[in-house]
Amino acid sequence: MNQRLHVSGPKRTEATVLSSHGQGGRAQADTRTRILRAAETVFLERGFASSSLRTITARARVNLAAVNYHFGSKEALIREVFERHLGPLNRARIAYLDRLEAEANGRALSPERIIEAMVAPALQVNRDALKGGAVFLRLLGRAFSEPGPYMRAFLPGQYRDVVVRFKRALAYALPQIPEQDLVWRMHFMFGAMSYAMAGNDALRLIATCQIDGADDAEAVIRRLVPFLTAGLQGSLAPSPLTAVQASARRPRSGVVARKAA
Amino acid sequence: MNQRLHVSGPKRTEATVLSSHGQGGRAQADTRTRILRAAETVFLERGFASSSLRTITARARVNLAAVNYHFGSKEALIREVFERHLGPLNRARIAYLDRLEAEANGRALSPERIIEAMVAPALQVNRDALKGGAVFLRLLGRAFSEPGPYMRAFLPGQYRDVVVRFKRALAYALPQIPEQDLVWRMHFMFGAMSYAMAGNDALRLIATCQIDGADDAEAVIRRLVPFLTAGLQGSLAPSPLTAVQASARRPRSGVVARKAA
DNA sequence: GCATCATTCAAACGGGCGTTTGAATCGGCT
DNA sequence: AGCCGATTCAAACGCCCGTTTGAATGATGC
Repeated sequence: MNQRLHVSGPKRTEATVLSSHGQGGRAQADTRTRILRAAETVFLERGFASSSLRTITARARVNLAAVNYHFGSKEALIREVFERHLGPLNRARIAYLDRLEAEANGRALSPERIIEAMVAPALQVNRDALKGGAVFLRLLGRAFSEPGPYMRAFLPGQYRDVVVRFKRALAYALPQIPEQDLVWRMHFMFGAMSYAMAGNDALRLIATCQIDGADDAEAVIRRLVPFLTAGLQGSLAPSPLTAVQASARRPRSGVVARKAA
Repeated sequence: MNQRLHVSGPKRTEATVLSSHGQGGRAQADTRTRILRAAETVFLERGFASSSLRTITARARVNLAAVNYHFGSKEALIREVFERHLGPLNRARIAYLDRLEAEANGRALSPERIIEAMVAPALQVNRDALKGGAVFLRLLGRAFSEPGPYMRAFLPGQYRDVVVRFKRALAYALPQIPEQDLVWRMHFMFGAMSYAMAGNDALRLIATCQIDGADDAEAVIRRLVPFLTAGLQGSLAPSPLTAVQASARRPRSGVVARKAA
C-alpha cells in the first residue's frame, strides 16, 4: 500500500516543484498544475456541483484517478483552487492598507484610497496570467454566491482579516456614518465588486449595446472605484423612498399593486 | 396512454386552480404549488444543480414522479419557479416607470426616483409571503450568478425590456454620463442589488458585528437606494487610481508585489 | 541489473440522479 | 352502480458521478 491515505498529498519533492513551477521551461506543466488550471476554467463555466472530475481530467489531459491521487477528493481540489490565489490576494490587500496607513501617519485616509487598497491588488492577480489569475478573478466573483457547503465553510476564514481591517479603516475615514450603515454599504460594495469581477454575463447578454473592455480588468476597476467611492459616501437620508413605500402599500394609482393580473 | 407527452402540462381545470389558489381555505395546497414552494427553498439552499428532485418531492410530501407529471422535467420546473414571480415583478417595474414618466410630463426624472422604480416593486413581491415572495427574492439574487445553461438562456429574455427602459430613463436623467460608463454603472447596480436581495451570507458570517434587519427587505432597500443613487452619480474622474496602477506596476515599496513569498 | 518508490493508467464499484412505466386510486358524471 | 379521465404511487431503468483498486510505468540510487 502506498501512502494513498492522503494525509497531506503525495510526495512532491522540491525538485518536482521547481521543475514544474520553474520560470523558464513551460515544457508541459506538472500534472497537479494542469488539473488546477483545467478545474478553474471548468468550474467557471459550469459551477462546482455540475463540474465532473471526468470533464476536468479530460480537459487537463490527465487520468481520472489523478485528482484523487494528488488532492484526495473533489472538495479538496476546490479548496486548493482558491487557496492558490486567494491567500496571496488578501494578504496583498492588507499590506497595501498597511502601507497607506503608515504613510498617512495617523491622519484619516480618504475613502477612495481605502477602496483602492481593496481593488488594486486584484489587478496584480489579474496580470499574473501565467498562473491563470484572470480566470481565477472571475471564478472568485462567482464563488461568493455559491450556496454549497464548500464556500460557506471556506470563504469566511479567508476574508475575516480583510473585512476587519477595512471596516476599521472606513469607520475612521467616515465617522459620520453609523456602524450599521457602514456594514451594509460594505455589503453592497462586495456585491458590486463580485459582479464586476465575475464579468457577469447577465447584463452583457441583455445590454442594448456592446460593453467594451469587459475583459480588461484595469478598465473595469477604473470604472468601479468611482462608483464605490460615491456610493459609500452617499447621503444617509431615507429620502422619498419612505413616501414611495407608503404609496405602494395602499396602491394609489393601482399600477404597482396590479401584479396578479 | 394519457397525455403524458407533456406538450403543455396536465389538465388543470379552472376549478382545480381556484380551489388550490383559493383565498381562504389553506387546507392543503395543490400538488403543483407544493412542489413549486418546496423547490424554491431547496434551490435556495443548495443551488439548482445540487438540488435533487427526490429532495424536493420529499420536502413537498409528494411523489417523486409528480414533478415529471406536472412540469415535464427538472429544467421546466426551474423555469416555472422563476416565471411565477419574475414576470409580474418586471412588469410592475416597467409600470412604475411608466407612471413616473407620465407624471413628469417630459421633464427628466431624478436618478433616485428611477432607482425607486427598480427596487420598490420588489417590496411588493417580498410582502407577498403567501406565495413565497421573500424566498423568491433571495433565490433571484442567486440566480444571476448561476453559470448553468438554464439561467444563461432564460434571464436575458426576462430582463431585456426592463434594462432597455431603465437605461433610456437613466441616460435622459444623467446626460453628462457617457453611455459606456452608464452601462457599467448599471452593471454595478445589478451586482449590489443582487447581493442585497440574496442576503448573501458571505459578509454576515464575516462581519464583526451583527447585521440587523437582514431579513427585512424594506430595511435593506431603504439602505440600498441611497447607495445606488450616489454611486450612479459619482465623479467620472479616473482619479488617483491611475497613480496607484503605476506604482503597483513597478513595486515601489515591494509590499504589494511580494505575493509569491 | 536491480530494488524502490512515486506516479500513471484502465477498469470497476456502489450510489444517486432524472426519467419512465404501468398499475392503483380518486372524483365527477350519467 | 358503473364508467372514465386525471392524478398518485412504488418500482424500475439507464446513466453519470466520485472514488477505489491493483497492475503497469518510469525515474532514482545503489
